[in-house]
Amino acid sequence: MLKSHSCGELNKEHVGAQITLAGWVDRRRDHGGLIFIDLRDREGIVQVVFNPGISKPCHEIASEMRSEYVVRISGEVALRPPGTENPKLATGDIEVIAHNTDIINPSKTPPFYINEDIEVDENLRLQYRYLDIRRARMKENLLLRYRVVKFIRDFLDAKGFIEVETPMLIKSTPEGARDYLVPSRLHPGKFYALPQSPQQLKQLLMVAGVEKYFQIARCFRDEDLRADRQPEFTQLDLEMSFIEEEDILSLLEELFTSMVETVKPEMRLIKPFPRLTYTQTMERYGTDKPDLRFGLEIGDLSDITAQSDFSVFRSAIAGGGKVKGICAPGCATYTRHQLDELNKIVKVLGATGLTTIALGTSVGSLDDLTVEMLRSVAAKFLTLDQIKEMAGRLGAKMGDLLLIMAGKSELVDMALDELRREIGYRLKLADPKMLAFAFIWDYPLLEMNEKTERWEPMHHLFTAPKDEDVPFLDTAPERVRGKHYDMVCNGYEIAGGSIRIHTSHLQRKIFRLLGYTDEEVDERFGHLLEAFDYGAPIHGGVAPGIDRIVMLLAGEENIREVIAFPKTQSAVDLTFNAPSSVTEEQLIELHLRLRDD
RNA sequence: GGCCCCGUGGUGUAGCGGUCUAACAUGCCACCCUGUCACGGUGGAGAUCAGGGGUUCAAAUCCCCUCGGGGUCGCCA
Repeated sequence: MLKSHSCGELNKEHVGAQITLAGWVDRRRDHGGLIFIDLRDREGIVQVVFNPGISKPCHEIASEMRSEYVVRISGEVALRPPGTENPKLATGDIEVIAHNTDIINPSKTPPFYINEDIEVDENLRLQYRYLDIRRARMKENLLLRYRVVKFIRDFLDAKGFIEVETPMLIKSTPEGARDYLVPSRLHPGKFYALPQSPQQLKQLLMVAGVEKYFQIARCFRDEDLRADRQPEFTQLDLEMSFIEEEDILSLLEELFTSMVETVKPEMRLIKPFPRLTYTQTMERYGTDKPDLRFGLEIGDLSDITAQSDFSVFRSAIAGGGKVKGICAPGCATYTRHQLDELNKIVKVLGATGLTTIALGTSVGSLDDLTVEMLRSVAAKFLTLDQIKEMAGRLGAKMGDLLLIMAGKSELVDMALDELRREIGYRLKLADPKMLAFAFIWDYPLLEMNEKTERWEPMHHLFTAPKDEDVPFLDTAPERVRGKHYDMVCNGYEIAGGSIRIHTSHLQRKIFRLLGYTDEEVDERFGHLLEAFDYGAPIHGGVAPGIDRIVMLLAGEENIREVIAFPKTQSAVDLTFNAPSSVTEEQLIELHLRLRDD
């Protein structure tokens, strides 16, 4: 090693030691006589003193040093002179007196600050990601990510799981997300696909008798990007044999509880994790990934408003829709401008508008509410009793603001979910130190695709139906619930899993229900179905998204901040400028010709 | 594919029809400085205001298009 210690580890115990350090110049303070260098490596920062009275050559070299120069320094660890200690620095009691030094490599002036935590244009950060990762924020995020993955490996190892790698070059399956394709050189006109997840592979490992499998698995989906979605992302892929839903849920709860308590002890959890059925969460929050850090639950007002004189409400219900609302506590004083902002939020989602009812501006009992205290365009169409009943159902008090949506059920739910999160954010109800994990289960197995008028799996093709619902597969498929569960946290879907189908006849039955021909099934899933005929155990699993978990633990709002080399929203890697053109020779080898369009 | 937001010295921001020959902070360069730690002091260099077109007597500022970035709907079994 070219260094004997790391900068950050030095303390009073090292006083008197002769050491060698190597790292980057974080800052230089040149006093003409004395020069101070803050030397940085991965572990931290230490002050080095260049005193011409101790070494003239060292002092001359130090005067050439600039930010981000890579330097090596040999010298002695010394206590700082009394009064010059720096309590802001972990190594602030000591300093290194340089006896020998050399510049290993100079550096151009960096395009942005390495030593300051200020916002920098993300394009620049990504283009110079290797400099960005030198900065504290990315360094800490990557360290946290490593600790999370390390914790997972240790935890599952102790539980008897083994990690098995599965191929990255597999077979394209048109269902689900769009595949990333890899052309085959040896097989003209044929393609591999990168895995969307190792789903079928891990099921085959269960048939193979592995019993407890996991993998920190890279997954690829060629879909549009979001703050929480990258084209390649990392899942903890996990599968177990001879289990039921409860086994996975309790394993997840123990894993994530102990993980947070180990890697982020300052964050708070709700224990045990709440469990909501799909129906419950949709009714109460309008989404299957609710932020449970705060209440503001949705109330269904359809029965109250069905007979009202307000045509917006009446016609929505007559058209098969719903009238639902939430209460924004203390927001009765919202200005026209603030109400417009809320209106805009729902309009962007495609809703025609939002009905607001401000319940007075003073504190007091709802019983004292009078028509004069109301502020709402809908007030003249509604009776005072109707408004009181609505307010009561939404848990409103005087001084609150009712936000009411009318229309198609899905749109109403989506808009109220959005409004709920907006109000939660504005009123600072979402504690940033809280991780509100929860399980959502009892999902419908299937949903009807309105366009194609075909049943589609809500989760995926291999989810087992609840035993008691199996008879409905033939008579009322919409009533069949799947053995599927999601884990959510703070409004994000963190994991999805299920107990799988483990017999070929039930799996074939599902395929038929989804409209596949026998030929299609054999071509695409023959390998899996045949495997089921060789003694497949009851099995199931789950796949938590590592990027999202680390994002939440790090307090970040997008997963690019916890990925070393992420892609932009247009799926471009700015560090390498990928994707890029390839040579004609490469195309010829792959039997490809580019289309003009 | 739709909608919304952003683009000003290296970096971060201000300026939002004329006083902009573009301001401030920091960084950079030079000189001074032996106890600083976001060192300090003096001086200096550094910007086709993303690109193109238009409106106007006059555009960083208003309008249109393009490019790039971000957020989101659709999409993501």
